[in-house]
Amino acid sequence: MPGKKQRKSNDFFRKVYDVTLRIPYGRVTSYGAIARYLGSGRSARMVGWALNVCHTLPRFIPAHRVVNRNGLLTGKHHFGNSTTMQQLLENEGFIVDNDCIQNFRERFWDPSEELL
DNA sequence: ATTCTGACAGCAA
DNA sequence: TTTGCTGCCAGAA
Repeated sequence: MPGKKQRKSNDFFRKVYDVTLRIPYGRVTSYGAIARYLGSGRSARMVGWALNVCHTLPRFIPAHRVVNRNGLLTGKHHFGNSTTMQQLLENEGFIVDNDCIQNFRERFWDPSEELL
């Protein structure tokens, strides 16, 4: 079995991507919410780290649907242009003002609830 | 091996 | 209320 270097971290990262991919169109969630859903309630920073390298993946990850707990686009700087994240969100019907998602609470999607 | 940093969040003052 | 420190864990230097 080749590629035996798999680690748990891979699993963690994969879960992050998996959850992110399940965020419904037009909804957003937070780093902390994902972390909690994964069982590591206080490793929100790792979620961000995972998303930071998600662009290296062959698969598209809707990372723009993940913001911090205030609905602030803290990761916008990690998209090609600083405006890319906001544009992607506005393209989904979000109203972004001053890097903050309006009606964040209504648009918030908690992976723990996962009631589609 | 050790130290620093990072797309956060919670809590203390 | 705002500010600042701490916890978390994986990578890079």
